[in-house]
Amino acid sequence: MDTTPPASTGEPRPRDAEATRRALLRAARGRFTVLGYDRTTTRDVANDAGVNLMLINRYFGGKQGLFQAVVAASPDPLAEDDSSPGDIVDDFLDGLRPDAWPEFGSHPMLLLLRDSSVDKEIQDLRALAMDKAVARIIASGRPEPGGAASEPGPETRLRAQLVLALFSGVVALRSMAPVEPLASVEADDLRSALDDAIDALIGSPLQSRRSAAGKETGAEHRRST
Amino acid sequence: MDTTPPASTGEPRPRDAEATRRALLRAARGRFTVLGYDRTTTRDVANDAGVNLMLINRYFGGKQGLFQAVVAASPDPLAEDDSSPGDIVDDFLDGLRPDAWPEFGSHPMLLLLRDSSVDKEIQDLRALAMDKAVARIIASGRPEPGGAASEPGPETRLRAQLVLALFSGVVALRSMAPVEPLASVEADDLRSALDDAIDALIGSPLQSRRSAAGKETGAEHRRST
Amino acid sequence: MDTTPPASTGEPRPRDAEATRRALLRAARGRFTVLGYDRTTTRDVANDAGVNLMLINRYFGGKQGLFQAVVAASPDPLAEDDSSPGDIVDDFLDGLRPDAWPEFGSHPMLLLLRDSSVDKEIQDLRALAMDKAVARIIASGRPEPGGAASEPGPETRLRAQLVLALFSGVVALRSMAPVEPLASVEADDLRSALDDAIDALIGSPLQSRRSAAGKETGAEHRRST
Amino acid sequence: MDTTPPASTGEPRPRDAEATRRALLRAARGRFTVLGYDRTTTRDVANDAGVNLMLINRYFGGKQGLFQAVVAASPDPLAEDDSSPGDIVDDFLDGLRPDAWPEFGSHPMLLLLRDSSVDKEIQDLRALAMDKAVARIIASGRPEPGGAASEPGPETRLRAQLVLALFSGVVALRSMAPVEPLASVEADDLRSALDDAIDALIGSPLQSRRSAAGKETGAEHRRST
DNA sequence: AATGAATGAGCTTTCATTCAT
DNA sequence: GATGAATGAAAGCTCATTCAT
Repeated sequence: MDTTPPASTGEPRPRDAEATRRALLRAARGRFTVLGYDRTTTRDVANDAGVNLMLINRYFGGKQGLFQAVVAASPDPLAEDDSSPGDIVDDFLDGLRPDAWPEFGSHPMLLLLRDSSVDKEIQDLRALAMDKAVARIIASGRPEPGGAASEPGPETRLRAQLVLALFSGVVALRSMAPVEPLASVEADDLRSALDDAIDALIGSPLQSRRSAAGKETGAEHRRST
Repeated sequence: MDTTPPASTGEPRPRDAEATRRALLRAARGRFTVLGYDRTTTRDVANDAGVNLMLINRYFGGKQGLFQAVVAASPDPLAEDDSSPGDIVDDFLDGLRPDAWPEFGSHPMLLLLRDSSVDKEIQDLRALAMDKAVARIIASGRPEPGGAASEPGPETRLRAQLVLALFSGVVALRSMAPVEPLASVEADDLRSALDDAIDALIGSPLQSRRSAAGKETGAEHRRST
Repeated sequence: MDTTPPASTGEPRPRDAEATRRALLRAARGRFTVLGYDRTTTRDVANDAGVNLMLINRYFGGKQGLFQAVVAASPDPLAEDDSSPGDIVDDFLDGLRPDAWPEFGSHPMLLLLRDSSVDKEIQDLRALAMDKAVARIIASGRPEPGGAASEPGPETRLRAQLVLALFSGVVALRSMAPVEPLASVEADDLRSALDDAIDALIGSPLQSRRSAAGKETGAEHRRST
Repeated sequence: MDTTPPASTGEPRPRDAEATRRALLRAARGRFTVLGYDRTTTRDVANDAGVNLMLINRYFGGKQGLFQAVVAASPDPLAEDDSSPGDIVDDFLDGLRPDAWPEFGSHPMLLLLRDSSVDKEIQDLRALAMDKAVARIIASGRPEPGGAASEPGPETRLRAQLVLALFSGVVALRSMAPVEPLASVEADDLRSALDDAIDALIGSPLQSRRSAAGKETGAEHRRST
């Protein structure tokens, strides 16, 4: 299920099976993320990709295999951005921008939320991706009060999962079940509120987060301390 | 396309049409919330309800009508509990307990999150229910700094929707795409963290919320300011 | 899988599901016996029967179920004719005539020979029918030398199965893989030779068989006695 | 539509085309005889042979051509054994042994019985092979009463075909539609009964056959004359 | 009013085959 | 000559729905 192309060698590949594979994956991503598994038909995917229907079977073994490949190839929903290392909210907001996920077309979290029951292997992939995101959240948060960053306690883990829940909900309420104005506002407009919430849930590395720009706008909403 | 039943008029119903309707709705709720729209077959619903398949068409005009009726009949996901009026977290947690929604079988938010694109009318119903939940959240929060509770500002509305996003995410990550341990913990174990987050997002009515029991356990996680 | 109609009541049956069932079975028999399982398409069967394709699924659960039903409804290939009780050759030859199996359309042995590997249940049905035919052959033969007709010895059983093999071969070489002139001769023209062979294999009840008409024509072919 | 290979000409074959051809034929034989024409897929044959799928088209013009080649290359089902010349039962029984047809893998009669309707050319090939077998049977039998061995009379031909029918039936009931114990007994255990039947059908060359070993065991089953 | 027979559309998958490299 | 990509046709099956009784 490796979807990495063999690097763009200058040769014009035999009849470009790899390009076909990519086209299918790309088309499938769009359909699966927007319509979900059931409403996505292999015919439509093949049409979108401009290739023959049969090649889905040839390359992915069928609809399920195609879905698995899409899930497996989905990027980390909380991909760390090099420009703002460490800040989880920044990275999440980056993923919310219209030009995010240029290769993927749609927020990868949608794939993880929807159609989780298609397949056992899909469930495992989803669980893996979720755990990875949770780990990322924990790593970005304030270190445990005790100090040692070794193993996060259960409460920390739970709170990190609540952060993931919040992020998931935002994605869901912006894409799957749009709620206005949440669905239409700029990503940056969510920063202060999200910062408040995440701070409240898992705290923040005292310097790195607070030093980021423009987070005080929502301060007056926070409870008086 | 009007699928509204004759309602409980005083007329002497033919056989027990209302009971049949209810049985169908009940069966459909279970299937729709757990399996989603597409994986739910009318035959299974009819079988579960123990009635003839045709009655779905008769009473609801078809599968879509049945789904609409289920959505329309779904209770408010943030139904206000009389015992703890005003506290939104309490009400949300109540809805998370296994014995909640005895008449509905599953958390009504699932219906709103899933299959939102089935139908235009469904989208409207969903938007309505969502707005209602948001209003409930706003009402439960701290009054606007300015004072007058009249119309909430856009920022307030957005923050309330983030609270809804958090709630939605929790429901999703507990049911649709289970993430452990979040999916399995008792509802009460989420209280302190949720309290922190909601406080951070929309503040809290200073008295009513803080006076509720057992919210200090997670305090050490909050950022020391 | 009971295929017996509820007797031809005078009522014009609701929309005649039974007639549809029969039409499907009839059409399927023809296709299955002539073309075999694989070359028979459900579409063709439905067309032949003049009914909708779906009803195959409705009534028989699918192609395999239809095939099973056909096999289950196939008459005994060595059905005992009342007019000539006891004589196995007569009954076999009767089954070879063009007007035989009016309800079935084709020799039922074809169904047992072909496509025996479709299904475990099919195999069982075939084995059952075969055993029945063998028992019929044994019963028609000369009693065991020892006298008691109780249980046939293994050698007797084997020889009876060779008789069945001969019959099967005749049917096969007349229908499945026609060999001329065997495929085209009248059934009666096979009598003397078959009589000789069956006599040689399992003997004959001395009176009943020899007293049948016209069996001496082939005598000069038999080994000098 | 000529599928005949370049045959073993003295030319220096390109790679080892002939070996590839043989490998394909070998693989196809196994599949066709066991599974029949329809259940045999070209892909499986190519895989079994370890060659590229396209070569089936190249060398045989397609699936049908491959099947034709297999039928054309199938050995005589009643191949004469040098050690026991003349005795047809011996030769038939030899063909029933597990180690028979080492090059072919399965009894060639199966190919002639099954899938007879695939193709007109197949039918011709089959008819040819059948006629050859019948001629072999006639030749092995007792000479015509009249004396001159020139042309067999129609009755003789018919009886020889019944012998072929018996043989075919035995093969069928041992392989295609197994009937126990016939399917499992040793070939030699069928000798006496088959001898009796063949004798009764076409007589026996008075010396050659009766002098063969162990044929009296089943004599008591024959009718006392 | 209610039952069940009948229907058409659509989906996934399989297969043999042809087309380029 | 040989490889693998690509293709079109067709099959079985499921589903929601409509039609009669």
